[in-house]
Amino acid sequence: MLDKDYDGNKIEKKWQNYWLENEIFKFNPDKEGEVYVLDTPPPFTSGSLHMGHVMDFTWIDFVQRYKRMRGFNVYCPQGFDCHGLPTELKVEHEFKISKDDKEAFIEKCKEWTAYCVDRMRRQMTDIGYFPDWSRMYLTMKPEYIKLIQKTLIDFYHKGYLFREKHPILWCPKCMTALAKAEVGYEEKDGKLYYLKLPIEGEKEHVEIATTRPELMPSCVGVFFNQKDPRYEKFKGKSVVLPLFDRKVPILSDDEVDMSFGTGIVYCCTYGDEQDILWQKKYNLEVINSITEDGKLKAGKDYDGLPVKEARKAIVSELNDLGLLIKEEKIKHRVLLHVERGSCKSPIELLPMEQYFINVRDYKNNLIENGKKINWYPEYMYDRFYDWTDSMDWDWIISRQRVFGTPIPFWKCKDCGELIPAKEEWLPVDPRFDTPKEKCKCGSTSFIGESDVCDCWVDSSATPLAISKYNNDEKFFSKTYPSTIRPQGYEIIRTWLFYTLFRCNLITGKNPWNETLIHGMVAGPDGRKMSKSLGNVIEPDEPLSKYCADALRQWALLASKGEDFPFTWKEIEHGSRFLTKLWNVSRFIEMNIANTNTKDININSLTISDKWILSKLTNLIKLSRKELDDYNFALVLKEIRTFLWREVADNYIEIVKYRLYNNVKKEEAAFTLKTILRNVIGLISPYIPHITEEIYNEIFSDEGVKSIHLTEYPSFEFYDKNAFEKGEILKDITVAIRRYKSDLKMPLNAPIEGAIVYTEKNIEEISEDISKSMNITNLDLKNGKPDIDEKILEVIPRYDIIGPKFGKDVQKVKALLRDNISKIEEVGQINVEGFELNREYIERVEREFFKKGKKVNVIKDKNFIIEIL
RNA sequence: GGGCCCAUGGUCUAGUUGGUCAUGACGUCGCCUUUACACGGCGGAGGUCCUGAGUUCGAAUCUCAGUGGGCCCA
Repeated sequence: MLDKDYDGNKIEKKWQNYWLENEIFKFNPDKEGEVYVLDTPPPFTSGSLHMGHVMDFTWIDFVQRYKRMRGFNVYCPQGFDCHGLPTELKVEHEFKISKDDKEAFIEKCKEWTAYCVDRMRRQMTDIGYFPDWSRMYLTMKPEYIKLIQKTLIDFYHKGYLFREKHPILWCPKCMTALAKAEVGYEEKDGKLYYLKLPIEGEKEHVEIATTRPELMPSCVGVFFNQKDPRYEKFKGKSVVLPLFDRKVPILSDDEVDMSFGTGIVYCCTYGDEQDILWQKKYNLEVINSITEDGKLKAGKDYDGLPVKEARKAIVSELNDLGLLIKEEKIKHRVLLHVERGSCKSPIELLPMEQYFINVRDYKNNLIENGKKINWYPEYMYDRFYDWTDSMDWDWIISRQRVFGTPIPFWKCKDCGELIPAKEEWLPVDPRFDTPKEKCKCGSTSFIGESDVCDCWVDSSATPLAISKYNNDEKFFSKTYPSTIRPQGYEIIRTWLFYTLFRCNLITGKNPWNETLIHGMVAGPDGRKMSKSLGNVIEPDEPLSKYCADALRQWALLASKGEDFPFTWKEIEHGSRFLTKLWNVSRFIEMNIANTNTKDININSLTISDKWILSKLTNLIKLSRKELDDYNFALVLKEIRTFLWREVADNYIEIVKYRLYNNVKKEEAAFTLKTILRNVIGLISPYIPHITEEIYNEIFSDEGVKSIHLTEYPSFEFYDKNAFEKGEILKDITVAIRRYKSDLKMPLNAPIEGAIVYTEKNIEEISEDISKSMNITNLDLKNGKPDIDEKILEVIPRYDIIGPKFGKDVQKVKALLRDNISKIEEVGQINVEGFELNREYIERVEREFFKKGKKVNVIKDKNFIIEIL
C-alpha cells in the first residue's frame, strides 16, 4: 500500500538510485527502433546549476523519456564545456597558481573542473535529468581535443582556416582576442571633444569632434562628407597633428554623418569599425598606439599611461595650446566585453596576428541550410537569419589563454612557415610538443603556438563528438545527424550558429533535423534573473522545500521560445497536484484490492464508466498529438485538469456508492485502474519519480522494470452515447451541488424529492444521480414541468446561422426568440421566408413561475430540475 | 536606427483556422470536517481582452497606425 502521506524527497532519491543502478537510460546502438539523438548543451563547468539549466535539462529529460516511450531508440549523451575564463581566474587567484607555470596551471584547472563536473552531475540527477552518463564527454579530454584539432587542421588544408594580421576585438583587461558574439554595446555617459587641427602651411584650422582624443597618435586621416558644402575648401589639403607633429590627409566620404559634432571626424587605428573600412578603402597607414594591456604607446610622455589617463593628459595639453574648443556631455554606445557576465571592460580594436575561420563566404549557404531545419517555434529561424545575414567578420578562434584546446600549429623559427600538426600526432600541445618532422626548409627549430581555441570551437562540434566522427564509422552513420538540438534562444548566435556552420563544412550535412528553443528564466518579479537585481533563486531551494517533480512541472509550463518567470505559486500548485495524484492512487489502490478487474467485458460498463474512459481516450489522443510538437505546457494542464476535475471531483464521487455497496463494483474498479494506469503513463515524462513509485506499487505485475520503459499510453475506447449522457450526468450533479450551495446546505444533505424533466433518455444515469446526490425520491419525466415560464433570451448558434444568413443574422435571432415555443415543438418552421431550425439554438434563457412566484427550479439546456 | 517577441480581472496566464455569458492558477469572500485528500471540496465577487481606425453579419483573434514593455543587433 502507498504511504498515507506523500514525501517527494524520500521517493525521488530512491528511484534516482534505481535508474542509475539498473542503467535504465543507457543507449544500446544495436537495439530495435529508430534512433533518436539529442544534441544537448554542454554547460560550462561553473560548479553549479542555475534555473536556466533547470529549464534546459528538464525539457531535454522530457523529450528523452517521451520519445523512448514512443518506441524510439533514444541516445541522450551529456557533456561539459570545460574551458573557460572563470576557471583560469579561480586557479590563478584562489589557488594562487601562476600562469607562467603552464603545466601546473593546466593540471589544477583540470582538477577543479573534474570537481565541478561531479557536483553538476549530482545536481542534474537531483532534478531527475537522466542522460546516458556512460557516454559523458568533456571538452578537456584528449579524445575531444583530438577531434577539435583534427577539424582545425582539415580546415587549414581546405583553406577555411588562416592566420593573418587583422584588426580584431581585444579585451585589454582579459588580454585576449574576442569574437563578435562576445562583445556588445552599452549606453554610457561620455564626452565629445571638439578639437582644432592646424592645416598644413596655413593659419586656418580644421575643427573635428571625437570621443577618443587619446587616439590622436594613431590618426591617419581626417574626413568630411563630400556633400557638405562647408568643408569643400579643405579638399586635397592636409592637417599637421598637434603634439605628434605628423602630416595627415584631409579626405571626404559619404559615410560621414554631417550632423554629428562638427561634421568632421578623424580616422585612427582603430576608433571603430568605420576606421577599419576607411583604412582599407583609402589605403591609409596603420599606426597602432594602444598596447595589449590597454596603455598608450605613442612616444612622448604618454607611454605607459592607461587609456583614460592618457585622454586626460592629451586633452589638457591641447587645451594649453588653445586647440580644445569645447567638451560636450553625450550618451554614446561603448563596445564592451559582455559575454557570459564577463569583465565589461571597453574593448579595443587592434591589428594583430590571429587565427581565423572564414565565415563570410559561407553565409548564404548557412542561411539556406538553416531553412532546412524544423524550428520550434518557427520564428526562431528569423533570429538565426538576422544574425547570419549581418555577419561581416570572420570568426576569430584564437584566444590568449592557457586552459583551452591548443591550436595545433607551429611556426618555423628559420623560414617562418606555418606548420600544422599531422593527424597521427593528435592530440598535440604545441606549447610542450614539437613537430615530429623537419620543416620544408630543413630547420628543426620551431615556435609552438601558445594560443588556445575559443570555447565555441570546442562546443560547436558536439554533434560530431557524440556520434564518434572520424572514430567509429558505423556508430557515426547511425547517430549523425542528431534528431534534435534543444537550447535557449540566447545562444542561437553562438552555439547554434557555429555548430551549423562547422558541421556543414565538415560533413556536408546539417547537424540536426530539428531545433527546440526555450526562453529565458525570469525572476518572480518578471525581470531577468540576475544577481544585481537580487531576484536569483537557486534550484536547491525549491528542491529542498518541495521536490524535483514539483520543480519540473514549473519548467514544463513554459511556452516554446517565451521567457518564463519563476514563481513559488507554480511550484506550490505542482506540489499540490502531486499530493492529489498520490491520494487518488491510494484511493484506487484500496478499492481495487481483492476485486477482479481482469475479466471485465467493456460492454458491461455503466454510462459513467464509458463516459470517463471516452474522455481518457480524447486526452491520450491530444497528448500524443501535441507532444509531438513539443507543446508541454498545454498537455500538462490538460492531464492535471482531467485527473483533478473530471476523475477526482466528478467520476470518483459518482462511483463511491458502487464501491462501498458493491454495485457493479468490478466495473468501477476496472475503470479506475484503467484510468490510473494511463494517466501515470501520460504524465510520467513530466513527473518521473512519483509515477515510477505508483507504477511499481500497483502495476508491478506488468513485469517491466520501469514505467519509463513502457509504451506511451494508446488506450482507445469511445462511446458517443455514453459521452453525451455522461456530460448530462455531470451537469445535473454540478447543478444540484450549486443549488445546495446557494441554500447553504451541506453537500451531503438529503433531498426529499426531485423531478428531472428532459427530452433525453437518462434512465441509465438515474441511480448515479440519486445515490451521489443523496436524493430520496428521484423522478424522471419527459417534457416540461407544469409551470409558467418567461423567455428572457434565445442565444443562437452563430457559427451556423452566421455563414448561412450573413447580414440577416440579427433578424433571424429575433425571429428565433419570437417563435421559440413553436420551434421547440415542431423542430423546424418557416417565417418571413427564413428557415428556423431547432439546431440553430445554442441555449434559451428562461425564468419560471408558479402561481406568480419563482420556484425551486434548476434549468439547463438539456434538463430542468424541480426540487420538491 | 533595424529585427523578433509581448500587452487579457489585484498578480501571473490559456486562447491553433474570426462564431458572441473569455481559460486556468494564485489571491480574495462565503459555505462544508461527506469513511483518498482541509496540501481537501462546493459556490461567489472581480475584466473598456493597451488605444484608435479598418475588414466582417460577427474581432481577444485578421489588417493598418499609434502607445508601452522585453530581448537581440547596429
